[in-house]
Amino acid sequence: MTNAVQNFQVAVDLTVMTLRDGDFSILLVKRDDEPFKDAWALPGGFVGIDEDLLAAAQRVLETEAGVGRDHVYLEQLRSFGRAHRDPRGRIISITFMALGANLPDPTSGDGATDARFWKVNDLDPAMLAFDHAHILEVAVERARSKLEYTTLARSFLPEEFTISQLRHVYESVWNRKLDPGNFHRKVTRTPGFVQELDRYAGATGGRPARLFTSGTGSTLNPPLLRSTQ
Amino acid sequence: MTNAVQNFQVAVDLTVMTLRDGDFSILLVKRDDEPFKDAWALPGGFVGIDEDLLAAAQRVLETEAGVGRDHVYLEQLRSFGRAHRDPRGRIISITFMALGANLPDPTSGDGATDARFWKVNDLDPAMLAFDHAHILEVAVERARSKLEYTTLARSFLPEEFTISQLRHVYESVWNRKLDPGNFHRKVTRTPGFVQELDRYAGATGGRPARLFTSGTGSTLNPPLLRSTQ
DNA sequence: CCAATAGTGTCTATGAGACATTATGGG
DNA sequence: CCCATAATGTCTCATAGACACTATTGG
Repeated sequence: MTNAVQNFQVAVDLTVMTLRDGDFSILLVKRDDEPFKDAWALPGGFVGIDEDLLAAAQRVLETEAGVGRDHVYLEQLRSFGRAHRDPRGRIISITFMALGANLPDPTSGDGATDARFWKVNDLDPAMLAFDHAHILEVAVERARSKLEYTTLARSFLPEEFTISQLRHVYESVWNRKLDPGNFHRKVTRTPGFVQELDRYAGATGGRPARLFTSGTGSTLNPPLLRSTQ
Repeated sequence: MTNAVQNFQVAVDLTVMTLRDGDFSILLVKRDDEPFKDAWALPGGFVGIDEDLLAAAQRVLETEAGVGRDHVYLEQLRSFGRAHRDPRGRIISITFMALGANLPDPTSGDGATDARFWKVNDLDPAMLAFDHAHILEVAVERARSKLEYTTLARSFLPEEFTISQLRHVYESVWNRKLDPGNFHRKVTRTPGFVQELDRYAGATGGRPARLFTSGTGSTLNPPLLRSTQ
């Protein structure tokens, strides 16, 4: 293979995930240019020639998604680079997963007439531009998997939260119900997951729930598995 | 961000892993050009403008590593794209992990005077060019982690193997000893992992070991965890 | 009081790990 | 016979899950 200039373009595409009204949701922007005009797409943008990949992802997060980089978890996924995935030319997409608590619908930024969160369960893959349905599938599976082995679920919640809220994160992302009692014991006894506070959440029609904050650990040992059923 | 031509170059870099003399090893090639002349690097090459990323990885696997694509597991890892990771210009590295059984030392291919497998435990990260030490670290952790939740360990072995050989894969990659009896029971009772044959391996100074072949499953349920100790 | 949610206790089944025991080959 | 390795058995402990029970608020 030659070392000649290849004229690749490099883009970052983001799967920005949050819980909206308690439902696992992802941010999509409506394209107002060809190709795929009026289809929905992941927010993305081209990488500057002197810009680190992570910096490009953070920039897109702020400008396209209207999300500040604080309190948002950002992690690189795979790259997608089929030769003809984009009719405009050879564009490599480096994808990232962003997770945040209660992210707002962005005020429609540049390059998109509309932008809003979609519930993952309501999404029709056919409405997505390019190979973004495939990217979305990879991202959702990564998120679901990481809840098993890491403390990542906390990224979906504010600084202080109740065990019920944490359980709702798992239930929404995994799309299954969990036993409240067993979940409470599991979470509070896994070292480094959550840290007990001396405050309580406002009443919700039952016994007030104690507030917790993040523990210091980043991995769950032992893990909290989906599949054991 | 502008849509102008960016003059990125896109490369694939491979972490080719195998067991050599029973030790977890990785293929490195000695560079005979600047930059990093005479340093060791991951085998890699530039992606053709009309070439899929996976096809580029397979091509590098054959030409640089001398490994046919049959019976080699190939999976994409992350991309590495710090702005100044390569002094020659803006080069994005899309990395892949390749696993195979008893891979041979390649006859030194194009662009490298020397190429050989190094035992992972013997490697000094400082001897690696570019950010390849970082890539290696990510790849090794991915391999170690995937042994926990998938049947990937079989990729390190030939078509037919004994349970002891499979255990040696885990012991080498994880760099720890496992109890032979417990491992045997765990592996043979996990559905889809291995399939019993009616043949036996040659004598090794003890009771002959039954031969097994791959089962049909790709994930381990329940997993075989490192950390439980 | 009841309803609702938070949190704990109890029982069972399962699996990991330590370790003993049996099986089967070669000096 | 002894030794080495293969394969199975046994025991203990930890955990998941089902489910009952207690705790604490509001109506």
